[in-house]
Amino acid sequence: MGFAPETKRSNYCGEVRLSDVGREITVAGWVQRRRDLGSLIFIDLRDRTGILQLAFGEETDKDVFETAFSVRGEYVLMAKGVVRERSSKNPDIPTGDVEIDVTQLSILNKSETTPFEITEKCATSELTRLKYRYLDLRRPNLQKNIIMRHKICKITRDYFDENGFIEIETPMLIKSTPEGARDFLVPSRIHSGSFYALPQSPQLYKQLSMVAGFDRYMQIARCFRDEDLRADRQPEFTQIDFEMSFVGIEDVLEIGEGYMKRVFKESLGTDIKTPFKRLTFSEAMERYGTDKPDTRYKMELFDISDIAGGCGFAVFSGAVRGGGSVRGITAKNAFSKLTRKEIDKLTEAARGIGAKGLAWSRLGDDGAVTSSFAKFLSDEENKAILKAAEAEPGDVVFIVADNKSSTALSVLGALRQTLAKKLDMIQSGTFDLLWVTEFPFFEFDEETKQYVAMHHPFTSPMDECLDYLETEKSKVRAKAYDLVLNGVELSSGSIRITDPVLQKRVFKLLGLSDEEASRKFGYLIDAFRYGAPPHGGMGIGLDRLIMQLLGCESLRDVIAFPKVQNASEPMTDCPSAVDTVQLDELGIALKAAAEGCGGDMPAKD
RNA sequence: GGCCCGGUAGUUCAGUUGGUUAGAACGCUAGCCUGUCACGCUAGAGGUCGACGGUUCGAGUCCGUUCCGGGUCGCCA
Repeated sequence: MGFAPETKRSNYCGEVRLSDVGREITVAGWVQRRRDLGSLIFIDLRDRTGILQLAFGEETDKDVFETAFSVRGEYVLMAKGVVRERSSKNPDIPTGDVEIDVTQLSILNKSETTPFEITEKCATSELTRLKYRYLDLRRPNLQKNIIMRHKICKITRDYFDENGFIEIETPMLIKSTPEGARDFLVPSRIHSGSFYALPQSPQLYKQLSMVAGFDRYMQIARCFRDEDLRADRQPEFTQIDFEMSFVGIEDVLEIGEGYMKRVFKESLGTDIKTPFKRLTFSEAMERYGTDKPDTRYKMELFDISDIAGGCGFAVFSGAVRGGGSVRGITAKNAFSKLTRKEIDKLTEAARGIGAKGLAWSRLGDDGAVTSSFAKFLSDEENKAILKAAEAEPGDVVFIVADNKSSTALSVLGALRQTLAKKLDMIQSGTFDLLWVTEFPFFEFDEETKQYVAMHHPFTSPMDECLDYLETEKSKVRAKAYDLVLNGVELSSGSIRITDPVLQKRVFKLLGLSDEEASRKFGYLIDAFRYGAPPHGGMGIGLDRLIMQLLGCESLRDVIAFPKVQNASEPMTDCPSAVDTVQLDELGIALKAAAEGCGGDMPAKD
């Protein structure tokens, strides 16, 4: 009754159709469900393509029937039989017209009862699912996501190949250069006391590939950053990384747009319009309060500094006098949804991200105004503010004043997103792509009171800014651009510096001494001395792209084996302590050893 | 490191003002059932209420500490 070991599967479960009726087929898969009706048994057999019903009845061989009787959920089966049309069909599944009348059945492996049911909608906590990720991945929706990921990688390679790009693998073990994000370090045994780092991006290697003359490089590159996680941030992630020689910004954006167009078309069948919208960084900040605005909905910020500057309300006028500004946002038709209690919550949230407060005005449908600030202002001033806010009955207006315009803007930017969600303003299933350009070159770091590179130190300043690199740092803009999709930063890129003199000058401005610069990046400056072609490129976050394409809430849904928020992996329980033998070999001694304190370590888990 | 939310059968959850033996659904086990497809019916098993400490005659419930998970701010050149 069992199958000979060399028996081959003839069909995937999910692909059997009415046209196969009468054929003898062999399928293999997992038991989704067994329905025992006494002298009739049905088994739903699942593989990655779908589900096929196996039928067992009175005419079935007695041993086969008994095997079917003993089968349980998630058993691994191989079944052979003749495809027949069902007497009662199931319109809900693609194979619902057919079933196989099983003549041969093998239990290839048994399964214990799984910790959760393997079903499309799964309400089980993510921790449990991740602990048994191999079971979680059996669920059709995760299978779909991972298969989509595969398809997008295929589309990516096809697109870049057709456009003359060459895929080059850059090293995983590289020199640590801890500007920016923290590196994951890898100790070297051969060079005891020395460390490699895992790449945060293939940045310098791809630039060196340009110097090497490859002209167009691409890589689906794994990157690592030892920073705290978010729903859209994992410590290891994948970038579609590319770089081109003899190009300017427009050329890079064109390739990027072509790529996005292709991906949307081939993965979802969606046509997206090119060229994409563009905003400069400062426009984006002024109008949306963020450098990655979600432009699927309007609700732009407004500026009432001119009205508020001279008013009698010290909170407003003080902010303007202090060099900042007074900005606002209007939530249309939000009167009934934004109660005082809701507004208090929003105020708390605004304080949490740096606002000193949140001023508001609620306009009732009858035009009656309740406001947290109106009493401090003259009628004219109040009217002027509502006019600037374009507020009408039923709206709610929010205002933030701060000595720093950037704070007022970013608080309102965050509020804008919160309001859009709360007021259900975002149309799902739409894709809004936009370039944000002309990023500032420098960013002032409040902690160290120093200017640091906003993008990275290899980004070229805009040509017209070269004259005041040293003198007016806050005004220097970079040849840097981001691609934003529905309010998510999808990718980031720039035209690079290729002049060794300018590169040294920039290092100096960023506080790197010549000696330091040459110790860390000497090989790059050296390379530039031997004929570096002008070049630029970008890196597109593959995980985030897939997440957006599939409408997933978390990156974990598009990564086969992701990490949880504390950067560990529940299934393998890594990271974990290692043997002292291993440490000795690496010449590493642990500080304040938890080991050796007498075997009363709390059991993990 | 800060803030917010959560932790009760295998799973998802309910559990009133602190009060007798902690419930439901699904899953699981067994039996019955000839067309099911979330099969149906009957019966059954299954709990360190995250952990520790405190208040109390009495704690799943109140308090403190802590662990774990999620989100977020800082951080992410």
